[in-house]
Amino acid sequence: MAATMADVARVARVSKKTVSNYFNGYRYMTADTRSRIEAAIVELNYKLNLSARSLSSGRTGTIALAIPEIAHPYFAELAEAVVSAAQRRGMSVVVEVTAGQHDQELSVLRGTRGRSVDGLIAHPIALGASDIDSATVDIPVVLVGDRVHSGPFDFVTVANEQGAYDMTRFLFEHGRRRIVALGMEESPVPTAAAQRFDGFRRAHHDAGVEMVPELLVGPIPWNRLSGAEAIARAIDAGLEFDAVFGLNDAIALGAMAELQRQGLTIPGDIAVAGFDDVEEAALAFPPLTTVDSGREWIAETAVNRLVELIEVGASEEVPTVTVASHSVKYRASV
Amino acid sequence: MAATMADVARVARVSKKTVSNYFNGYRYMTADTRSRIEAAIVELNYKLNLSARSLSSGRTGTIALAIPEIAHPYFAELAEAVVSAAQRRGMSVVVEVTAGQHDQELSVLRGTRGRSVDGLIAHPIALGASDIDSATVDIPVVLVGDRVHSGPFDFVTVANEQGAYDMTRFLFEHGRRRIVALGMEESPVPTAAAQRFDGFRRAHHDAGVEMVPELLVGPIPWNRLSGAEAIARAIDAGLEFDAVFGLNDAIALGAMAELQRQGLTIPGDIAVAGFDDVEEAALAFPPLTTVDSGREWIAETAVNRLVELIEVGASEEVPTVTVASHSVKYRASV
DNA sequence: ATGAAAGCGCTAACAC
DNA sequence: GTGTTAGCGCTTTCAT
Repeated sequence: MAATMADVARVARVSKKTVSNYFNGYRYMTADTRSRIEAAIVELNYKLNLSARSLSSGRTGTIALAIPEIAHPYFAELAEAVVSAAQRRGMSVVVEVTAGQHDQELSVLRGTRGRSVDGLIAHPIALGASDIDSATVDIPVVLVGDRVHSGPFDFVTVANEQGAYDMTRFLFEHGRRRIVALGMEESPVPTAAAQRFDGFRRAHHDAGVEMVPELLVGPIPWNRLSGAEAIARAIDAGLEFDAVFGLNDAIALGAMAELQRQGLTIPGDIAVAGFDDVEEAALAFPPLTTVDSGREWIAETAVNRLVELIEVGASEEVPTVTVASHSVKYRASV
Repeated sequence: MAATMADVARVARVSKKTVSNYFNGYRYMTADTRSRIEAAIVELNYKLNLSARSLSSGRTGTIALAIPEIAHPYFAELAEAVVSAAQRRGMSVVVEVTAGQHDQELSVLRGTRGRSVDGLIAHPIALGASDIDSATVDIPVVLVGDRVHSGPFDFVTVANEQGAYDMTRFLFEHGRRRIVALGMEESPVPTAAAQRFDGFRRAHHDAGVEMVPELLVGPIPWNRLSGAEAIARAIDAGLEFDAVFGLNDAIALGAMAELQRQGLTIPGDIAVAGFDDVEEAALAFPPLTTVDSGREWIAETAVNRLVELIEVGASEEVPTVTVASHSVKYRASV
């Protein structure tokens, strides 16, 4: 039978309350009391029963992270950052995989799934603004990701438009003028692809550079293979270009590999740039110039904000929308 | 104030016990009772309090997964598989990141960290057999990974030696004789690198093919960049070879990219093979021949075994050691 | 600075 | 099939 707090109290010759104080960081306690408690804990190999604590306190010390998948560099790195940030605040993270399914994302937001947790960080990709408006959940929620929703939740998002703008200008500054945009999408819905493409377009406009329609490639899946295939098609079609901007790193990496396969040098013949700064970008050859979209910062901000909401209780304030700071990571591919 | 089970019982005009039965899938219940309960649940927007259930039942419905990192293709895919398998069994997963640190891996095994969970799946990489022997934990544990330990825990492991053996033979069958082994390590400790190299060596022996010492490269970090660098050095050194066996996919992928950069064709000039079958292997160009090390199967087996241990209670039986089935995924790189 | 007692909301015997 | 009762192990007033 596992020891209970009452056992510890008995062995330490104090009351249960004092032992509870010990575990909750109560400051005023004689050194003697403290050490008797510690001795008792060791002697009995006592472990706090967190279910009981949760029942009693109404807190679980756990938050949920709902993402479409784990085995995708961006989400894996995001998850890692969230887990670290949560760990620093003394919280555990249960990971829920939604597979990007509308119904699963919705049920997570509705709290139908998942264990009892104190709060939720979700990265929806299939939910429309109306779904989010309609979602009612009884715990604090912070949304993370690409789209800006108008819903009732706090939001921490990527500077898609500005990041793409900065990168495009950066390419201009390096003398590039005919840039292939790989993975673009024109859509009224502010998807990441649409927002990034908006930035690309605005940079052209501001710099007075014409966009070449043939060089605008998309929509295509945002993975390495389609990046490689798309750039191969561009070459086959005899298009002339001096740079490739992959709207995420996977596309850029795939394109870069294909360009090299075809005997082109980077950045000698063609400059290549990506977006996200996944870990592999820095390890590629040549290291990929990309936009650091602030994954770490997003994770940390989302966790901090969530903990704040949990601690003060969901306030009536208008939800905050935070845009992560971003930066161009200049590496040898440009 | 959130509704409790007593409220539901009152509204449905039944006892608490009956409502509890409803939530626990008790089969014998009149349709009328059932529907009254369901109506009450909806009316009150009632949610089961999992903390209370845990306290009362001694079960949390959650397992912990302790891995060195999430943002690594292999672990990300493993984590995803574990989460899916657990989901299928109605369990949630809290992910603990140990950073491959000895003390963190130990504290996870000792239950010092982490929330209260029903069981633990851990993939230690820094722990020796003695650490594992000494670890005592009060919940069921299933260990997963590369090394075979003698500890008191169940183990689900990768067929490192046999997988490497099969792949090496496969390369022989395709006429390759001078195979670069990238990432090998000779070590008394049965690390993945050592085990895979053992298989490589045994295949040579069985086939009566001499191993060429210059072609045995390692230890090197198991990532893409070091794969690329290592094969570049081999070429610079003027070594002759007709195949490259990267002891994991990252190395193989890096090497493959570098070979192509240098103008070699794959598999025309050089065959390339990897190990692990991470998702990207199939998406590479050309698609990478690799050993499917059974990640999905490992995850599923570990979860099933853990749930079994949780349900029957840690039995006194000798811990089982299970080796995942593996297979050579034949793709265009050979 | 420490103690006593009353729940938190559920499950599990056992009765009916 | 359904109801009664007694905890599970903690936190939290309220005393002292």
